[in-house]
Amino acid sequence: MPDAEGHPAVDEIELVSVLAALADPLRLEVVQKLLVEADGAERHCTSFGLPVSKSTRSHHFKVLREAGLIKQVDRGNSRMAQLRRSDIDSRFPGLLDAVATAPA
Amino acid sequence: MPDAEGHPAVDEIELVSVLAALADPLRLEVVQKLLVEADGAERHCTSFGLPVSKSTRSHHFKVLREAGLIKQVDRGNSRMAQLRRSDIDSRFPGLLDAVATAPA
DNA sequence: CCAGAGGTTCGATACAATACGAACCATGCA
DNA sequence: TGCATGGTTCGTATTGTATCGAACCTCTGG
Repeated sequence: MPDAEGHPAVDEIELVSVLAALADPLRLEVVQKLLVEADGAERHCTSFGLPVSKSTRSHHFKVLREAGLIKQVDRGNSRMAQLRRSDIDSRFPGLLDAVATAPA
Repeated sequence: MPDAEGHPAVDEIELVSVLAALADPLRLEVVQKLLVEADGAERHCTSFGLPVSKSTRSHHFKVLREAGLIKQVDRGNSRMAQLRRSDIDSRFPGLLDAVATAPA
């Protein structure tokens, strides 16, 4: 059962949902940018420079969150995105590595 | 440039297209079934038991083919599906392994 | 206290994806 | 030659997704 903010538990993360979340160019870009950061790094949702309105951006982060790819943490005014690296690694070993090393 | 049957060359295979092709439950099922076969194994398109009409089945195999995941070979009357294991492996190392070992 | 910044939600719209049946094109076999 | 089998293509209905703007909430900083 997902928590109050919509984050699924590790054993609830579905492969199809993860793949569907990654199957959008903007969301893939976000995940790939998070992959080159240090493990556990946080980034502002606005810092990715997505060329969409803020409601659309909110939608994409919701998809990533509900798929289990990212964790969103409230930091007072703003909200930080953090890749759930170890969670995905433990459930789908090698998947994020493959996404990280994929040709641009 | 894809060949006459719509198969992209190895360096034309796009990560987003592969992920989008895998993001459908039926297509993921097909790929996972091919992954447990011996490398280079062929299977009838009808042998997967997909619960859809033949026109829909044809559509899904077209998506897999155009994404570069499978190769379709004419065998006289019927058509065989073959996973492009080494092609995907060389372009996105570890991706198919992750899909193969993912929990059901 | 109030204005602005960051996010979410809602409703609407436009587009893409899935699905089907019917028509059609091959191949293989009687 | 005729016909069944396996696939593709086409048109279409249905559903889902991406997108936006407007309204609203919450926190921060004057």
